[in-house]
Amino acid sequence: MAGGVTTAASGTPYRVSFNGPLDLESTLFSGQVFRWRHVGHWYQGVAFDNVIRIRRTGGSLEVVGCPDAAADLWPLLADYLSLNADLERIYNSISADGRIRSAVARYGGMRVLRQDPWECLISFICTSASNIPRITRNIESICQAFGRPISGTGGSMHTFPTPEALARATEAEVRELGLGYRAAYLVSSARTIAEGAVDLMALREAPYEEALEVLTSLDGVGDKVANCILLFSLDKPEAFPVDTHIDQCLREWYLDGSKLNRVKMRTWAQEHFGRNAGYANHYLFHDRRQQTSTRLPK
DNA sequence: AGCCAGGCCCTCC
DNA sequence: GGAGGGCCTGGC
Repeated sequence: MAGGVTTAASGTPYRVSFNGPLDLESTLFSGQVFRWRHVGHWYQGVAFDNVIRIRRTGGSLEVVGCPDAAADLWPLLADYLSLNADLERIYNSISADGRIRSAVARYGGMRVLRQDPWECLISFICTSASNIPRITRNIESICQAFGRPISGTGGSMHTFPTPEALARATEAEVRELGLGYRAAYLVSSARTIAEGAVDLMALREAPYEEALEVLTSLDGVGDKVANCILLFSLDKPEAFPVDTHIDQCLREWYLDGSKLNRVKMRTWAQEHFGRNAGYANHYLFHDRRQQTSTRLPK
């Protein structure tokens, strides 16, 4: 379990000066990634085959890695966190919309991550008709079963599995982890990637429409999941995933209750919000979820 | 107890 | 071509 590891990532922190807008809490806990936890005063996650801890102190970020040196991990992490994205410019491009302006005011500094597309693909196949606690459990189970133990963690933490490792799994094995009907999709898509029939990294250079078409050819990947992968890992800021929350937002606030199907809602929103529609989407999504979870406490 | 959740896929209109 | 039901599982 994430919280029990005291030996991992506990060396001297690497400190780097950073004064830009960055809300780690919203960024790491807004449903775009599922492997980060609160551990003491740190955020701890698994990325780049390492356990990583990060926190903000004054005008700097502190990073600890395990097993690799934080100084070596830092460039990867800065890229992952999209620290070079110009948030002010992005906000300007979507803030003609009042709903977006108020969400940006609440969660300024929340960034859309630039994740590994393979991990993103598998993670979002898991999200279908599920919920965050279950998704988080499912992904940890997959890592434990098919990933590699990370040295220095006493075997408690595991890397995200490679495409080859997951391609070797059977549907039954994945089902036993509690993935339900998603198991077949996971194995099938892993095999497609492991065979090299689809090159996910290459989709970073491809136009949005083309990348969308390739992704939706994978088992278990429809328009919504594909748009998540495009937004969170493939450099497509115009991607706009329409899930039930966004569906409700749009109908309630923008479409006056009229019912379009989800793909039509997406294209409408991409037109409405423009080239950074994905950022608008993520702020709407996070705002909506925060509102409903605080209004209906468990 | 039954419905629905951060959907996808297939069938039938 | 589009709406509707089925699918694993868990939580309320």
